[in-house]
Amino acid sequence: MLSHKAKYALKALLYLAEQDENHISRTIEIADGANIPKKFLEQILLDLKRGRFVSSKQGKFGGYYLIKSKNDITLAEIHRLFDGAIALLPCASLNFYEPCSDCKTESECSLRHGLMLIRDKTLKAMEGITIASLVKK
Amino acid sequence: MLSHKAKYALKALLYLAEQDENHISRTIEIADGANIPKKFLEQILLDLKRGRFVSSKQGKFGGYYLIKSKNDITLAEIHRLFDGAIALLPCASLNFYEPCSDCKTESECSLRHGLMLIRDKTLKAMEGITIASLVKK
DNA sequence: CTAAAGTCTAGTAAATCGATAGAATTAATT
DNA sequence: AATTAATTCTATCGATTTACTAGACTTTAG
Repeated sequence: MLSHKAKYALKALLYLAEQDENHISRTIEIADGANIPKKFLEQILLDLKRGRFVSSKQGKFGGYYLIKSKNDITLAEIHRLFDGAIALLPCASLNFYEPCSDCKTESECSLRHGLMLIRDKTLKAMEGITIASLVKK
Repeated sequence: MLSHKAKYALKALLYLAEQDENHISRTIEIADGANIPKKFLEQILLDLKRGRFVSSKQGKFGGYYLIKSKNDITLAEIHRLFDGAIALLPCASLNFYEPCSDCKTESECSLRHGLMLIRDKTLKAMEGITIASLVKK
């Protein structure tokens, strides 16, 4: 399941993607538009900024705007940024790999192979969902 | 990601599936064999019993055994029993459906459709992973 | 200078997770 | 009937995570 953070991030990106080119959106505007608690959204937007999905303009008349094409922002990326690994166990993860602590035969747990199959299919599916694909419903 | 409970459940089922027909396994035997904390495993085995995957014999010389074919126990079922919904949001879930609280247009959030596509693919993949498929590595 | 915006650092209440403890129950053997 | 060895049930616990909230600070336009 997605965390609220990841869900809100997707909704915020969706909101930004729906705005006119060159429009700058204030946090409160996004919060109201996408029904997200404002102070919580502030943190999320900062995370999205650190992840290079959006950028911001400070000071009066400042706000946020997309810096990555809505066609290039995938569900997989947002999941990884906010909720971490896509695989079901760390030992089956590409980006968050860690060996199992409870597997006797080191580096080869009984579940790993099967879970890597799942990861591949889920990842492929999640890379197919972009902000653009969500906008045009 | 899978919880430890779900991971341990899979390992315990795997252990049971590898035993001879009619063999009854004590908790401590499974715990040692699959490297699972014994008291924690007790709870997990009770959950698996309530889920009709295993049954037990009480008293001396008691223990646990599979009552469902290892070909019919899927990763999807175990995920649902221990970790709940497979979908990324409740509004996209088949078995754990709940409407979004933060979506203005009731029953139709912007993410739902895309997340249902993911759910379908992930579910299909997870239904393809059985205990039997994990045993023969 | 001031208003209005983003930025940063804490804190917090509630829930969840990963166990552990111990008493109760059941069943086979002596 | 007593003993032993197993499951079953209920409760608790510490640590972590989650979903926020608060407030001070910084930046910028006018």
